[in-house]
Formats: sequence, structure tokens, C-alpha cells
Amino acid sequence: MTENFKASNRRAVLDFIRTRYPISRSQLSRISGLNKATVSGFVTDFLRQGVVAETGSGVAAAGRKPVLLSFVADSAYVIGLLLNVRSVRMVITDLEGTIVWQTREPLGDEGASSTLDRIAIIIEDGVRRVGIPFSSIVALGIGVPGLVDFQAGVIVQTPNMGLSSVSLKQWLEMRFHIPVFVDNAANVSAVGEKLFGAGRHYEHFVYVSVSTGIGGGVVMNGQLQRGAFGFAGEFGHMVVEPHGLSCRCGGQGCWEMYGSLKALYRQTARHIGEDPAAYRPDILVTVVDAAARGETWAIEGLNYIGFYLGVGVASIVSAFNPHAVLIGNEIAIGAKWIMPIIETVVQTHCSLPIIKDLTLLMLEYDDNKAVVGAAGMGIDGFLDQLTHRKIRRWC
Amino acid sequence: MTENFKASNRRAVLDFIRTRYPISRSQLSRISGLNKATVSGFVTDFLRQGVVAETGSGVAAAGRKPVLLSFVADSAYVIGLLLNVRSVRMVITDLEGTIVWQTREPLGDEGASSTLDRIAIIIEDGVRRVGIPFSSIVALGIGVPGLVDFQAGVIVQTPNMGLSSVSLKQWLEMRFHIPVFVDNAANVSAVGEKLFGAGRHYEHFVYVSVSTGIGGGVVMNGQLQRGAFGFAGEFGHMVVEPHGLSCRCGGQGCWEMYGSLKALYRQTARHIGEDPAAYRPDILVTVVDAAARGETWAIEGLNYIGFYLGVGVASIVSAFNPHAVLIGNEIAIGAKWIMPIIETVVQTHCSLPIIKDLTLLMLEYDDNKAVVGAAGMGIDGFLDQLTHRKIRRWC
DNA sequence: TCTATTTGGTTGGAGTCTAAACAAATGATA
DNA sequence: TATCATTTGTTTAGACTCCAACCAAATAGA
Repeated sequence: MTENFKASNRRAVLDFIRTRYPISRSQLSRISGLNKATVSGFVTDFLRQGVVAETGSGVAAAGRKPVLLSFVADSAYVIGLLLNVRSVRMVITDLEGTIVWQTREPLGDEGASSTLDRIAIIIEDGVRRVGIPFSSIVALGIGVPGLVDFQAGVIVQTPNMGLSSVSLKQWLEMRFHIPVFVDNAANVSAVGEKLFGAGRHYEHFVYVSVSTGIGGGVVMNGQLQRGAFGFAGEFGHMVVEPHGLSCRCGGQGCWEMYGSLKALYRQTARHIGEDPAAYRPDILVTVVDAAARGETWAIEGLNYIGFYLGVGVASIVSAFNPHAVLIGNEIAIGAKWIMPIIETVVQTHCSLPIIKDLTLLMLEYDDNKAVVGAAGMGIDGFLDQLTHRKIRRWC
Repeated sequence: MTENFKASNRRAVLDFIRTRYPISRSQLSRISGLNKATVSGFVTDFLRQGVVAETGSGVAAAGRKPVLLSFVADSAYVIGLLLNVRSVRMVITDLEGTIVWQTREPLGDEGASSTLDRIAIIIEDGVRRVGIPFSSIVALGIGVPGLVDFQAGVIVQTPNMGLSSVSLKQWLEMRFHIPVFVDNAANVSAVGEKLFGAGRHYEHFVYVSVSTGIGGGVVMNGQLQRGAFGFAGEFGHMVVEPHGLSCRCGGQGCWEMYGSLKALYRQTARHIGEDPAAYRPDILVTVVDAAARGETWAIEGLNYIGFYLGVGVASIVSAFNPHAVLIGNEIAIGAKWIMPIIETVVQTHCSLPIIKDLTLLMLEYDDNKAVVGAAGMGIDGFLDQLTHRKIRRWC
């Protein structure tokens, strides 16, 4: 029940090095508030472990020149997986999330056991081809659409995928003997932003993923919050129109029905001669192009989801009072049109002290961000483990 | 920046004693996961400090009988204040929140400095009359309607009260030389529930206060979360009807406009011959009585706010995934009518895994809960301080 | 060359926590 | 009645975290 609060500062110092290198020991001491001796001790260990290296010396106004420390991004590698209904994406990245190998493979619906085998083969194949010794791969992060039990590493609820109620974590840890972290796609993206992206500078932020559906991840006190049962941040089913459309979840007026690309499609389909009850994943590109040509229906469609996105974000801001709300995923393609609306709606709906210092950002869209986030989940776990015991090499 | 993670386990052990006494050292060791020696060491200090006492012995299946430990609630006292527009409530309680003195005084609008003086006199007077030596009063907690900067102890935004932008904390700490904690009324109530009430058994819960307005407090990992700038839990201005009524905050369709007693009044006023644009604080009693007599308009009114309360709670549950949502304050008078509606709405709006183990509770209404919560804020601070240094008596 | 200044390492010690051994108490068993 | 197994709680040695106070090294400028 009660935990052991050892070594939390080690991780903090390593994170300072990671995010601000090149940096000297004394700078670290100053910004962390820890004693020079403490920092020196940590750094000695990091050097021995190989995650940090001394790289030249810096300048000083007077006195001895500082020895600059750098984070050694390629001292270890991790694997990121993103499972989808019909495919898997895989990346191998260094500790800074730089991709050194990537692939995307179709995934049949052949039952859990054979799917798992296939994933294992994809991983082994990737590792072999990139030419990194397996021993330097230190963790595996997996993103899954749907609800995940992070502790157990089990998929709890997901749109038609064969892997439900299998312990991905257990199976893969048995097979590869490295720690495996499974979480939903929005949470891994949030961790990605926390480590490598816009979230780096915020202690409290909320990541909102908007594409076909809406998901999210909550970071408070610099840590991903999973709530009581691991499902915190399921923003897609917040209610924005209590008397509105029915959602497949059984509820009515879910945010996902009004602010997602599904909603955009519904609002614009008839203008492009499509069935409003269907869906096309590339709807946003089509609509943005039309809006750029000045088509009213397109602009109205974008205003429509922009308005509802603003409404939901306003509620999130009131509830969490974060430093920042980061809106990511495909929606970013329409940033130019949608972002101003969201900003206006949030400004009119939240009290001044709450939004005074709030940052509202729409992130660049990058197809790879979610998989890299999955890798990030692995990196986060690895760095935690690394800073939790003094003597430990992963050779 | 970085903190010192000392002594967190001490507080955990003291909390186990506080909430489960009588309890033995070995039981504490087992439930806390800490070593027997560690627990024994802590307990020795607690005994010396006087917060814990040995009170007889328990039974064992075999072997040595355990020495039972108890929390000594009257080893110290705290003051709780609840500021309102025209009055102050004050309580003096022991460390379990049991009231030993209470009073309520009117408060004029005579400017900050004279109001502060008046509060100080009320406090001194109360302490003198209850006959507790001032030295055994160890903290002061204050609840305020509106937005508060907890760190600074300054009221940031509040409906017409003379004390805005004065540092209550600083002023009162200078005057009484005990730690002062100022927070908004909902947060203070949440802390009260965490320490003494229904929140005791939940690590993650959300407290929602519903009366004229709606406020809230978020407890995650057993700790009140204040967000980035201290305003987390401002649920009143979450948006539940994007195209709905204008709120005094400048927004539209705020939860407060649909789920609060203000909303109930608006919906029912004409049936009791009142002006729908006005407000009567006792509206709920009137409506509940009418509902009990079978008046349709009254039942409809309760259904109305019940529905919207359910909608908001559903959003909160999706966002935070707490163990429990505790709904408190005046609304509880209508629990019998409103609670079933809330439950139904939440059940239809949230996915199964999220609500499977969710507890939804409407708390008993007690006029004193908020002031006692304020005292609780003080107790929480005191216990933290008590467990942060080894040698320390507050004699 | 000397000095003031800054970086970074070393040392002693306080504090947290554990494992292991030990002492004390007690019901059951021989 | 004596012994034994069992459980409680204490003591001790030691690992780990962290800091204050030095000390040593490096360096720009007097």
C-alpha cells in the first residue's frame, strides 16, 4: 500500500539533464535546489550507467569552467508499438524518441494467440534489420485504442480487436524479457508530449486527441494520472449536448459526437455527395481544401466542430485548471480554421483567473507521434527504473 | 523546484492510526507495507508527541497480545472559519473534527482592515470562552466562497466581499503565530470529507458542492489537487448546454445555471408565485415538500436539476475516473428525489468499465460541514507538519 | 605571480528504512 | 508444570538519500 519514496530526485535531475543539456553540475544544483554534493553523486552514477556523458566545457564569467554534461540518447533503445484494428505500427527509437526503424504491418483477425506471435515476429524482424543488439533494447511501450488496464497490461474494451482480455504485458515480458507498458493511445501520446513535445515545459497539462473519436491524457504534477481504475481522461464521452445525438456508448450528446471528425463528416457529407451516416477518414483534408476555396458549407462545418471542441476544452479547463491544453492528432490539419474558434469559446466560457496564464495549443500533426509516444511510455518506465536503484546496468 | 520526499510514510502511518484505531504496531506494519522496525520508530515519536497513545491490549489467535494504539483527538485543537458575504462562522474542533465551540457572527462591509480586526476578536473571544489554552491551538483553516490563491492565502475573486487581494494568511499568521490555510469553500469541504467523512475510504474522489451555485474539490492519490494555479475543481462553469442560458461569468450554459438551486428556483418560481428572476435560498425545502404532496411541477423541477446534475457528474466521471463522486451541501435535502435521476443519467452516459466500481453518494446535509472542513484543512496541515520533522513538540 | 571566483569533489553526519536477530508474552501441548 | 510454537515489539547493523562544510582545481584579471 504505502510506497517507498526513494530516488525521486534522481529522476528529476536526470530529467533536467535530458531536457536542458548541455548543462553543468552546478547549474543542475541551482535549478534543482539540491545540494552540489547530491547532484555530483547522481551524476557519477549516470556517467557509470552511460546515460550521461561529459562533453567539453562551458564558459564562466570568472573562475573554473564548468564541465558540460549531455544526455546520451543512443545509450539505449526502446520499441514502440501502436495497435490498430487492422494494422500494427512499430518504431525503434533512442532515448530521445528519434526513430531509427519504423514499419507498419497489416494485422489479420486470426485470434489472440496467432496475433501475438505475429507481433513478436515483427518485433524480432525489426530489431534484426536495424542492427541494434537486442541487449540494448530496454523497454517496450504499446498504445492501444480503447480502455486498458495499465497495471495488468490487459485490454479491457476496444473496438473489434482480437486481443481483448489477453495480458499483452505478461505475454511480451515472458517472450522478450524487457519491461512492457501498455496503455491507451491517448495516454501514450500524452506521455510522448510530456517527454519530447510541447508538454515538456508544463507540470500540469491535458492532452486531447481529436480524430475520428476523442480521447485524452491527464498529466498532473509531471505525472500521467490514470485515476482510480486507469481510465482517467476519457473525454470523448463527456456530455456536451444533453439532449443531443445518441452515441454508440449508449449515452447521448457525447463530445465525440460533436467535436470529432465523425461529427465533421456528418455535418458536411451531403455537400460532397456522400452518405451522412457513413464515414471517410480523409474528411478533414477535403473540408479544409473546400474552406480554403471559400466554400461556406466547409467553413460552417469547421466552425461547428470548433465550437464544440471549444466547449469541451472549456469544461476541461474549469475542471483541471492546467497550465496547458494540448490538442493533437489529425484535427491539427484544420488548425488554422479551428483553433481561433476554440480560443474564442474558451475565453468566453472560463473565468479570467483560470485562463489568464493558460496556454492553448494545437500540435503539429505527425502520423508517427502516437507510436513514438508508445516508445516514450517505455522510455519513461526505463528512466524510472534506472533512477530507482543505485547499482544497475542494463549492459 | 525539486522537493524533499522525506517523511511521507510517517504521515501515512499516522493516517492509518487516525482512521482505524485501535490498532497495533504489527497490523500497521502489515497494512502499510513498512517494516515493523520502521513503524515502531514512528509510533515512538507519535507517543512522545502525544498524538497517539497506548490504550490497552487486543486479542491474538496465538502468541503475545498486541498493544493497541489510539489517536488522541484532543491532543490539540484547531480553528475553522467560514467566511460569507455577511457573516463568519467559526468552530474550534479537536483533531477529529469534533466541535467544542461554535459561533456565527454578522460581518459588516467596513473595509478589509476593520473586518480582519473583527475576525481576530471573534477568534480570541471564542478561544477564551471555550477555556482551551491558546498554546494547544495549532492551526487555523479558512474557507472562502470564490477563487483563492492557496499559496499566498489571498482571495482572488469573490462575490462582493471586502477582503479581496488581502493576504488573510499573512495577516492572521502575524497575529496568532500559528499556520493559516485559506482555500475556497468547496476545497475545504472536500478536505473535510477526506479526513472525517465519506472520502476517508477513497484515494481518488471528486467532491461536488451543490447549493445556490456549484463548486468542487478534486482528491487524487489521497491529496487535494489544486491544478496549475490553484483553481482546479471549478465545476460550476463547466458547459452543459452550449446554446443555453447566459451566466454571470460571461459564458453560456454553465452547469451552475442548470443544476444548482438557482436553476431549481428559476424552474419552479412561478408555481409558488415568485419572480423567476429573483432567488430564495430556501427553495429546495419548499419544492421537496410540494413534491412529497405529489405536485407535478415540483417533481418536474427536481427532475430537471437532477438530470443536469447527472449530466455534469457523468462528464466528471469520464474525465477523472474517480473511485467516488460525493455530492454535498444543501442539495442533499432533496436526495430522495434527485439521487435516482443522477444515478440513471450517469449510468446511461458512461461506459461500463468506468462506472463498474464507481460509488455515487449524496452526503447528509449538515450546516456545519463546511466550517468543520475548514478546520480539517488546518488539521491536515498540522499533521503534515507534525510528520515532517522528527523532534518537534507543539507544547 | 597572486587573488578572487567559480566549479566540482570529499567527508562527516543526520535521517529514512530494512533485514535479521532477539526479547517478551501467551495459548496449546506434552 | 514445563516446553513449544506463535505472535508482538525492540534492538542492531547496514544500505541509501541528502546536506553543510570543507577542500582542490581551474581560471580571469590585478
